[in-house]
Amino acid sequence: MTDDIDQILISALMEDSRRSLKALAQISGLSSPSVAERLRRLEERGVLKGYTVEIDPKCFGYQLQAIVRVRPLPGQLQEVERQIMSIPEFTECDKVTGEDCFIARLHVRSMEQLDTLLDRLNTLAETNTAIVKKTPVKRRLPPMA
Amino acid sequence: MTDDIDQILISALMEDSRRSLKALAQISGLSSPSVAERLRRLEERGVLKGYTVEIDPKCFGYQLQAIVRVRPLPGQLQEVERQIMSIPEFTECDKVTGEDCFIARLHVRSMEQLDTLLDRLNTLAETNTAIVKKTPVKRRLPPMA
DNA sequence: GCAACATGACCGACGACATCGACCAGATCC
DNA sequence: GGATCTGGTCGATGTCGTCGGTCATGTTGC
Repeated sequence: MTDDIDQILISALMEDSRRSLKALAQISGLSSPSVAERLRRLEERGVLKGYTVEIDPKCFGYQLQAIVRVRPLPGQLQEVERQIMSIPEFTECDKVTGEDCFIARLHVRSMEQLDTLLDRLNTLAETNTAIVKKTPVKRRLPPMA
Repeated sequence: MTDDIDQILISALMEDSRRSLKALAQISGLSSPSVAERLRRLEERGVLKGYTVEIDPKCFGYQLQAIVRVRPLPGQLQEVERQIMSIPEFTECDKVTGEDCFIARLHVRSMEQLDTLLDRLNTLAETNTAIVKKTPVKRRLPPMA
């Protein structure tokens, strides 16, 4: 289904998604029409879900990053989810098993802003916040083999 | 420093980082050499850190996704960090303030694999695992304005 | 107040690239 | 064993990126 060449292409695009078809052709040992066709099929099958950029949030003043565990008060689960989705500083949120219903990532410019945003949630949920000090593993892919 | 046009370019590339310079030129109302120059400067300044792809881990058999909080046993902090970095199924890891030293994301193909991987850590740390049921907020950018 | 410079844009020409159609080789299936 | 499907190459054509030259604008210093 996805063979070695597809994985080479995916890895190459992970490193730099703006590589030309020609460059990808050289890396994979195929011709560029073949590469184009393979990418088309990877997209079609939903393996390749999109091409995007990595941005440094610090450049927009987001000095702080926090991971917030959120435990909604009884009956507030839906509303908490809506709130999190509607606050754009929440840049990631998973609904998980266990006592904490949500685990979310929050980017803020200051402690004051962190406080303000969490206050909005604290009427609906208990929260537990951990400030990110360092990121030992940056987003990467699990092994494809 | 980063003006409206830069933000238009960044947003356009967030949606699809393979857009041609010409397409970006049309979107932003500039000429393509100008766009090329702006991208060059955004990269140079570290705002634009890279161009990458979104892959669906399910397509490689990763049916389960977990968020693991890790509290190293006394004296094992360094070793725990090394372990996490060296296990490729950990696709993200932050070192944070608070009792849990690390919060990591883990992609696995099965419960057995989850168990195996966590056992490796449990000689060095206490862990607390939450299975991801849903992702209400997919990775996005905080407001740039 | 103005000359000199820096910045950031445009245009046009040229070379590189993507795309399309035609064709081919190997596996699969009656 | 021939029809068909799949996934590849090649070469022509048109589109795109890049580079040098130019210009407008805003800033600095005398």
